[in-house]
Amino acid sequence: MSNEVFKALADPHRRRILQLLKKRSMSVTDIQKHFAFTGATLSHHLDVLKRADLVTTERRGQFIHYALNTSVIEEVLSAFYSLFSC
Amino acid sequence: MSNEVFKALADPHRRRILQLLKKRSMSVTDIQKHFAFTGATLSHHLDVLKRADLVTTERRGQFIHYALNTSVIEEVLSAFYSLFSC
DNA sequence: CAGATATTTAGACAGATTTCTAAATGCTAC
DNA sequence: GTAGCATTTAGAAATCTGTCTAAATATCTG
Repeated sequence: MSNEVFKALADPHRRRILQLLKKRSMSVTDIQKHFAFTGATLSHHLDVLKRADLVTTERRGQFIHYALNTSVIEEVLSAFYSLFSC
Repeated sequence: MSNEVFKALADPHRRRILQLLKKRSMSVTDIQKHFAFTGATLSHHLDVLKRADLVTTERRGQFIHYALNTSVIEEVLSAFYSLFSC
């Protein structure tokens, strides 16, 4: 697992975004409703998550939907587990 | 689990330190042998891990031994797991 | 096409992080 | 107590990060 994943998880706003996406995939506008910062800032956080391969995107007309990249999550969990397990 | 834990894990050198401590507790001098940076820098990284409660310390004479805080590791793993599990 | 909404990009700034050197502190042993 | 090794603290420099405003790009609708 890349360093990008750990860096992406280091910010509480980004972890909150992941938790929101755990329930269902959401458009940027939907995600935005849960935060006080600007759209530009949200876009930056989403970019960090995307580069870490933690989320995927899909355009649906005007909207872009973000979703957890479930195929990577398994990998992330086992890497995290092996970091600690003795 | 606090934000401090995630921030502590965001640095590759600190993750490497944790992996070393997974095998056995070590003095600062022993840990130092695995890294190119200065003792002051190592001391800083150890401080971050300590504040995140990921490691414990014990003085043995001249040396200070660092060890994984195993009681916290369980907590960290389950928090991490719940961040992703659907 | 023109206007409205959705999202990203560019550029700037403040604060945090990593690293260093130099100095301080703590312990051991002569 | 002085010398030496182990570790931390202080302070500074360089880089990185989170945030903003303003502008650009993309899509939809009339």
